[in-house]
Amino acid sequence: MAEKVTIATVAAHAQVSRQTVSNVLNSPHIVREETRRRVEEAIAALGYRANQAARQMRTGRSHLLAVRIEPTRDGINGSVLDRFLHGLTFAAAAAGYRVMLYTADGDGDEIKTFDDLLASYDLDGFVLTGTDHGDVRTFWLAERDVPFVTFGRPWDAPERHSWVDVDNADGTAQATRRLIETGHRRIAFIGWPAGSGVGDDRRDGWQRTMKAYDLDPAGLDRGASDSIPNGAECARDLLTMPDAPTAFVCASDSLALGALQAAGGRKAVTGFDDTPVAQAVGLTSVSQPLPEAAARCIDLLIHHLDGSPTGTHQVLLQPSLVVRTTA
Amino acid sequence: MAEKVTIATVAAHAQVSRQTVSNVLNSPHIVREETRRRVEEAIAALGYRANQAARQMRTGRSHLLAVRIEPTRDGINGSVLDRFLHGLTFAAAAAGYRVMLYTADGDGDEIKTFDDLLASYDLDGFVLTGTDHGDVRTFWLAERDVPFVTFGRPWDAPERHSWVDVDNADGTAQATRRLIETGHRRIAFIGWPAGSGVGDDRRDGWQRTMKAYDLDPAGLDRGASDSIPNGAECARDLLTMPDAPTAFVCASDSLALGALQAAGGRKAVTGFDDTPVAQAVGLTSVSQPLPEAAARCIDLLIHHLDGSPTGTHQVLLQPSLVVRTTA
DNA sequence: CTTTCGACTTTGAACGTTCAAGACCGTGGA
DNA sequence: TCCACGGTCTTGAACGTTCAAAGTCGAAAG
Repeated sequence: MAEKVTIATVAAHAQVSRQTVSNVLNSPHIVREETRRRVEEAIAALGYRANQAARQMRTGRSHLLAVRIEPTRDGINGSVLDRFLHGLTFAAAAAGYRVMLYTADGDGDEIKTFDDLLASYDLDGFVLTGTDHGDVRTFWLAERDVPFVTFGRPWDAPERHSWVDVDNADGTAQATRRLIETGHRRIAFIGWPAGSGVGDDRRDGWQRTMKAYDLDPAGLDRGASDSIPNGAECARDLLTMPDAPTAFVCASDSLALGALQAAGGRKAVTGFDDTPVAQAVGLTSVSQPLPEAAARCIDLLIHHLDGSPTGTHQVLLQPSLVVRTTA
Repeated sequence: MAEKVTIATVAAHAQVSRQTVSNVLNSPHIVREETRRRVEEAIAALGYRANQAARQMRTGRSHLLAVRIEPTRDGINGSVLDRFLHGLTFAAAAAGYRVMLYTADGDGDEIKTFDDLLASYDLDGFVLTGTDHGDVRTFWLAERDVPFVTFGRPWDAPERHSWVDVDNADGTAQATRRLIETGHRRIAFIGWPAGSGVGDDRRDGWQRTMKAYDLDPAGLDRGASDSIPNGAECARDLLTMPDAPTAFVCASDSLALGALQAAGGRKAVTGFDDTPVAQAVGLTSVSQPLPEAAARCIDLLIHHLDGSPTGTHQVLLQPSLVVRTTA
C-alpha cells in the first residue's frame, strides 16, 4: 500500500538534504524559519514518522522502558499493578517513550532478563515495583549505570537511588484519625509481621496517631502474612481481649476483609489499597494515587535519561482515605 | 564497562566472517559442524546477543507485539486483563517476542496509535481484547495486512480473522447444571441487556441448560448494565415473583455480588470471571483459562508471522466452574 | 588434466537514521 | 580587495545486522 516514507522521501519532497530534515526534527533552532516550514509541511503531507530502530542504531537510545508484570500475587492486591501499569504507559507515551513488559521468576531470573533486554533491545530504563530490603536488582542496575526508578523506597538507604513512594504511615494515620473522630477509642491494628518496610510504616502510622490522641496502643497490635483467613484469626483473637477493640485498622484489604468477617460487620474496619474488593464490599480503605505515582516515576526516569545524571530524587505522595460503609 | 559485543567481535574471536556468525544464528544447517561449534563457543564466551534494532532494519521484523492496557473498566473485572497480560508476556518471551503496551481513548484513537506504532516501531502484530460488533479496528488492520489476533470472537462473522475465545455459553451451562444437580429448580439469570455477543452467549448457556432439564426459563431472565447495585436490583425484582427463584446465575461477578447482597446469602449465586472479589467473598464463579488463552493468542499470532498466511484460525477454550460457598 | 559441481565461506551493499566534517554564501572588518 | 566569520545546508560515514552475489576448495566427472 503506502510506500515506506523515510527521511529521504521527505528530503526530496521538501528539496533539502536528509540532514536538514533530521535537524528540523532534532534541533529546529539551527534551521532557517522558511526551510523549517517547508520541511514540516512535507512531513505532514507524507505522514512521515521517524523509524525508531534506525534512530536507535545511531544514538543508542531506544525510547523503550521496561516494567515487570507479576503473576497476580495474592489475587486481591493484583489489580494495583494493573492501574499502575496503565498510568505508566500513559505517562510514557506523553513523553515519547513506550513501555515493554517482561516476566521473571525471582530476582535472579529478573537480572538475567535485564541483561537480555539491555543487550537485545537497548532499553533506556527500568521501573521496578515491590523492592525488598537491600534489593539485589538495584545494585546490579546501579553498577551498570542503567537508569531506573523504583515504586517503593529502599528502606535501608533512602537516597541510594531515585524512587517514588506513597506515604504509608500517613495512610494508616488518616484511617486511625477518622476512627478516633467517629468515637472509637480501642482501635487495633492488624498488619504483617515486623520486618517489611511497608508493613512497619503502616503500623507506625497507626501507633503514632494513637499516641498523639493519648490512646494506648499496647496489646492492640497483631501481625500475620497477608490473607483473609489470617485477618479473621487476628481479629477473633483481639476480640477475646478483656477490653476488646471496637475498630480495626488493617494493612491490606485482604486482612481487612478477614477482620470484617470475624467481626460480623459490627465493628469498624479500614483496609489498605482500595482494591476492587473494597469497592465491592463497601470497605473503607486507603487509596494510593497510582496514576500520579506512575507519572512521577516516568518523570524521574526521563530526567535521568535526558537531563543531568547528578544525584537521585525522591518523591513521596500522600494517599487518601476512601470512606465507605465500614468505618 | 563491558565493551559492546557485536557480530564482528564474535566473528573475529571465532576466526570467521560476520556472515557465517549470522548463518549460525539464522540458518545453522548450512554451516559446517565444526565451524558452527566454534562460533557457538565464541558467542557463549563473549555473551553475544543480537541487536534487535539492527536486525529489524534489515529484516523489517521487530519481534515486538502490542497490547492495549485499559484503565480498569469497572474495578472488579479489571484484573482479568492483568492475568491475561502476564500470560501473554510469558508466552511471547518463550517465542522470542516482547510485549509492548499502549493506551487509547476509544477506537479512533486506537487506530491512530496503530499507525504510530507501526511506523515508528515496526510492530509485528497486535493482540486485541474486548472486540465489539463489527469492530473498526479489525478492518483497519486487515486492510493493511497487519497480523493480529483478538481475544473474543467477532460475533457477526466468525471466520473473518483469527481469534481465541472462551466458550461463555458452556460456562453458564456448567453453573446452571451444578445448581440443578444440587436441587434447584427455579434458577434465574441476571445478565446484560441483549445485544452484546458475550452477554447473549452467557444467557444462552443458562437457557439451553434449563430446557435440557425440562425447566421453564420464562420470566426468570433479567438484564442490566454491569454493576453491583444493578445486580441487587434485578435480584430483588426476581424475588418478588410469585414462584421466586432459589438460585441466580449471573453474567459477571459484579452482578453476582449484587444478587448476593439482595438475597442476604440465603440463595445460591454464581458469578463469572472468577475475579479476586469472588475469591474474597467465597463466590462460586466461572473461571476463564487466561494463561492458556494468552498462550494460544501468541501461538496464532506467531503462526501468522512465521508460517503461511493462509486463512484464519479459531480457538475456543472451555471455562471451568470454581465451586465455593455460594452454590 | 581440465571442467563442473556442491558445500561452505566471504564480500559488498543496504536498511534509515544521526554525527562529524565540510561546502556555500553573504556580511563586515582590515 | 581580500579574508575571516557565522549562519545555513550538504556530504560521507557509521551504527549492527542480513541479503545477494561472488569466492574458495576439494572431489567427482569428463
